[in-house]
Amino acid sequence: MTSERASFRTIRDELSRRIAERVWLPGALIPGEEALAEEFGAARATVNRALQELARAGILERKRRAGTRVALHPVREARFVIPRIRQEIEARGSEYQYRLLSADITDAPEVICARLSLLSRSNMMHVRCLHLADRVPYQYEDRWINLNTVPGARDADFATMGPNEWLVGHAPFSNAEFTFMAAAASPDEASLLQIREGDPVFIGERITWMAGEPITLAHLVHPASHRMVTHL
Amino acid sequence: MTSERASFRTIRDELSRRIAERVWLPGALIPGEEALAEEFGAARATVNRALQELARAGILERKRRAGTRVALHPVREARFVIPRIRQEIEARGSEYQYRLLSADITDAPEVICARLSLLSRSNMMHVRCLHLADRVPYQYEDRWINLNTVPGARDADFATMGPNEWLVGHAPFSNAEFTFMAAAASPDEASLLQIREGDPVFIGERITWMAGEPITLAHLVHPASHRMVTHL
DNA sequence: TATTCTTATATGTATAGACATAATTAAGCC
DNA sequence: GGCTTAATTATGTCTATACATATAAGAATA
Repeated sequence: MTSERASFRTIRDELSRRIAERVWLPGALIPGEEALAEEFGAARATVNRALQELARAGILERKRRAGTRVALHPVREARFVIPRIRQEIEARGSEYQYRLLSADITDAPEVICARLSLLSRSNMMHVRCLHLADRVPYQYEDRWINLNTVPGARDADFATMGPNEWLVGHAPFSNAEFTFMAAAASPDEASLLQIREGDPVFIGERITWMAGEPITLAHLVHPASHRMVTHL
Repeated sequence: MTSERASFRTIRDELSRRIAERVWLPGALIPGEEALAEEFGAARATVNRALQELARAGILERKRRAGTRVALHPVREARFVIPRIRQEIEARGSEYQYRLLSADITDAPEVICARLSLLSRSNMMHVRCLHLADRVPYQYEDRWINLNTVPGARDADFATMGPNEWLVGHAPFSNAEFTFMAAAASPDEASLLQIREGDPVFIGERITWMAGEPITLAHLVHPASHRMVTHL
């Protein structure tokens, strides 16, 4: 049929085409690996790789013994890169600037502990800072760092380096939760971002863990002009 | 060393651990597949699979002949599921309701054509509708559908089914671009979402293409209470 | 009928061996 | 030196084979 030489890419794309063009309808059972291998003149392992990729992409659903079927509710996923603010700004050709507002070791308030699922009021590093692009406020960062899991943060110098940049080099994470939302700027946020109180802001919140232990909570506030773009 | 039986999972996790625990530092060259295969008592193909997964996750960077090294700037990516609004609302145990506001066939304004990279003012279907959760406005949708690429939309009945639901079943897409931002509610948006004009809203914009041809532009407006959450 | 056990089967994974491909390094040449 | 070309090498992919594992479906049982 397909006169191309067998390759998992060729096979993957051809199967993908059949699904997109509705040759195989959602929910339908598609031929088994053995049959496809014969059709494409390839080894079963090659077909398997193609099928696994499509399954990972959410286009197919596979179950042992039951076979492979076209996903009924194709849960399409998109990826977005976790921004590293300096690179993000410099990649646009803008000048990056960083300004530390405060850095204190203190007991975290209830709200913060609750967000991090911490029972006791742990000792934490609280950092507030501002990131600017071409001398214009780009992001206000309000961050809590768990000193129990990242004791090194106690002696870190956040005057020259943002907490994110420091953490990337000193505290890897295994899990993260991202929340995005819109809100009205508080008086503090407004004055820092040079906007008016009540103006809309784009907020990203990020919590990271290492092996179940919370590392940090970052509350990142952007002016409404901010765009978060991603492709599929 | 690791007394476990070889498996690409075991190997992947062990390598991942070495990177997380900084046994191998960012930028460092790690042993070749052959060497790792010997260390783990596995075949090279098995090690290859483990390494490829880590490379796909952005933890490793691989180059032919040059070898594999720990990513210097681990471009961590997070995935988010492209929400299907009915399922999203019903999954929370809320009642989903849909209300069509308007559906017209018209020439798209310049702004819309520009967003879709269309030169001429194409004939388009313009649909405006509202999605409610437990009788409270959840999302206002303002959508343009390219009738040149999806002629079937001309006869679709958007009174009972939202355009997204219809498109999922009738127009697959190969590419998509997502933009998220915060903005102030326009008078129209405010009255539809039952909020005040100027209140912050969370906006998602989605453009989809099939084989290079633009299919649709969706402008989705949520009240500020909306949260977009994703995990890594 | 309902429950448990058995079996058949499609996918999941591992392996050794082979060849393909990209990219670095070294050799040859002007 | 600076250029082109060839050799080297680590990763990329394919194959044939084998065995593992989940599970649907049928058989046996209560």
